[in-house]
Amino acid sequence: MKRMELVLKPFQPFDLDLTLCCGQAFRWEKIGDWWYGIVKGKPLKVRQKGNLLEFENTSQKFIENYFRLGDDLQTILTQIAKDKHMEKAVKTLKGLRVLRQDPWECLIAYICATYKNIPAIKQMLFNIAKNFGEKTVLDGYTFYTFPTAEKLAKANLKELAECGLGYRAKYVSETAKKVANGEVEIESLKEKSYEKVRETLLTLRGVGLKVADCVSLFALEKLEAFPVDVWIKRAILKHYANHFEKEFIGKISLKKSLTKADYERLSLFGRNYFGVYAGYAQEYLFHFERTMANQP
DNA sequence: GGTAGACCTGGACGC
DNA sequence: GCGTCCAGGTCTACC
Repeated sequence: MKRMELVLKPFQPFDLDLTLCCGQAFRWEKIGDWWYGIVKGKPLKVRQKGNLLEFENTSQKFIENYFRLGDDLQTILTQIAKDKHMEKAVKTLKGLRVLRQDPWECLIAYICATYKNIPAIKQMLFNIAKNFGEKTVLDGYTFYTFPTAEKLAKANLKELAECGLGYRAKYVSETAKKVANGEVEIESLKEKSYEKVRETLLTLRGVGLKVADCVSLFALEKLEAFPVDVWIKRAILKHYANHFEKEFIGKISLKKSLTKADYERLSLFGRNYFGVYAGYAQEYLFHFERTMANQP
């Protein structure tokens, strides 16, 4: 297997560990200093040494595309660092990039992610791949491809539930059927507007505003999407409460889940405040809140 | 249009 | 060992 390398330019900040650890993708695994992943049915590995990216079993084109190395991160970070808090997050997490994931796998991953923590999400996706995907081997390690929509559409609910999906099994099944029969053409959504993408994704069962925004951002090129989850809500309550009236802040801080109107209000704030790269701002806020918020 | 409550399941935590 | 709580929300019934 041929090892290839890519030298990152000085104006091309990238942090592989941060990018793969920040919770946007669930099927990467670090073994030694290599990250192993399986994307679009092909296993690959990648590692970073300073400004050098080494990779095997894939092409430079794939690496540049998947890790969005073409994004002008310097400019993006300058644009989203609108305040002291974001300046700190940007400085701490510089190099974190939004991935360009496979839309189908991303959609199912985020349907599964509802009301679950990250280790449980990883376990569910592993089970789905193991039970319905194809086995493949790289460096002696076994990996499983993510099953196609056609394959999952044929699975019965019991088989899906046995993957640990619980009530999500029916959502995955119905979504797989709609994608498999062409009712929803997930790949072609990349060409549509953010509003149209959202509207289409929301027709799928198990897809609410948050899941639609995650898929829009992580797989469908909508960098303006600003998903609001519990971590973003916490970050807003702590650092951006002054952008809302007290009654609204009091209301959402008391309640566990957001109403659609509450969600839209917070998400719209993110898009208006951070601009066209609100999705990047969301990732920096999210990861900073999860990992750094309680540190001095 | 808004709200409350249910929802699978597994891990963390306190006792 | 057992009970309780919580987790990257969404759906449904009801008002």
